[in-house]
Amino acid sequence: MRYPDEHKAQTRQRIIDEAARRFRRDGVAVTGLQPLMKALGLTHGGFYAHFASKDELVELALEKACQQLDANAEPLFAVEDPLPGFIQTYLSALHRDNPDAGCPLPTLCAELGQRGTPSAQTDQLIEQRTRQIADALPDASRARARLLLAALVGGLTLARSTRDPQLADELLTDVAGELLALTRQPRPQ
Amino acid sequence: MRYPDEHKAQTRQRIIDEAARRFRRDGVAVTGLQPLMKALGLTHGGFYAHFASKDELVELALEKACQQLDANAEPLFAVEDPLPGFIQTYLSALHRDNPDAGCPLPTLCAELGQRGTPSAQTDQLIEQRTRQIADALPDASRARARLLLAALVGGLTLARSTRDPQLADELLTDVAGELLALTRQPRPQ
DNA sequence: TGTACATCAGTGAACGCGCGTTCACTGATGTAC
DNA sequence: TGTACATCAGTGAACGCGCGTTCACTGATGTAC
Repeated sequence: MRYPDEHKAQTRQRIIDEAARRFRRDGVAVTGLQPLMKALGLTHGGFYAHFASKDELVELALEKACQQLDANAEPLFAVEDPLPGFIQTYLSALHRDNPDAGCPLPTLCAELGQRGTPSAQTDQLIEQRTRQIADALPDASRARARLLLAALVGGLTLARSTRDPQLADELLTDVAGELLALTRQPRPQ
Repeated sequence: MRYPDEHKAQTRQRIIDEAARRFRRDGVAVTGLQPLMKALGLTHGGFYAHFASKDELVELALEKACQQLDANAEPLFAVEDPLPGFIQTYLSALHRDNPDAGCPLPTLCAELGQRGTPSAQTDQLIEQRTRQIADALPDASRARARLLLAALVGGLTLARSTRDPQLADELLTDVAGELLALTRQPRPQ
């Protein structure tokens, strides 16, 4: 069946988008290509007309997830004193409960680190996030920005992994509260 | 072949120990029972004479990993002002490069959170770690302890996931440095 | 003391399953005549 | 304008593989006689 000109490109994008969601929600290793294609109303055979391998899709999906974050981050960082809002959004119940639409670091860092060859996207994302946070800090300290990033990623990961809902909530509010207090307070030498 | 009385119990322990290492190094889903048993000089068929399922082994291996940490943590926390040492050990290159012998939180939290049924061990470990850290804080603040734990787990995870060795080192030293400064400084209200 | 037997930790072939990947094929549509 | 053909996104069966799990079997040793 012959399709309109952009049809194939659109299908490709649909696959990348769905993969970006599933990889973050379930993990890369656990996500099968067969169920993924089926969820889009396609058969798995067509996959290799779009991508050379699952690994290529991983790279593209990760890239896509990072771009979405940029798009969301831009308006956030346009506000004056944007850091409190960023911290509270990052450590919100909404973000915790929707990993498929959120930051790839808490969901995929550990798994990509365990694989033999981690993605170059991870490095970029860490650097980019660090810069964003540092820019929003009064003294633009990279070290302080890295502490914030580590606490955000770790806090969200811990909150997602617990089976006790109350503990999950407390983890988010405690870490967010401490980080907010930290940004209000001048950094010691 | 008939074996000495404790033989089976010893084999069981060997399986649990090896699993505790591999789960942390490679992840639970990626770790196969066949290679695991082979690495111990056994055949995979015998596995079910020791455990009801892979899931049971996961639970036992996680428990074992936590006990090892307790054993290591005890002397550490006996020192006066133990927190700096703990932070530096946790965020050391040694810990980063040996996930199989380290804290299960950075390696397994994300994966166990993604599975349908996370382990009860995770909750226990988070609580226990929080208490340990809080006890070492001047004001015994649980919120502050949770911030520290989140930053430790997040920092180690990020450092392990990057492919740039320099970035990995900087992440560890920056986060450790900031946390040490934080513990030296009185907590603001 | 010597022999027959019971025990049971470990063996290894086999099960169905889903994985990533390959490939000959389909069939609706745009194009050429 | 009507027909034959080329295109090519998507189809679906098949590949070898490793997974978790099952099970009839082995065979060295402790025990009973």
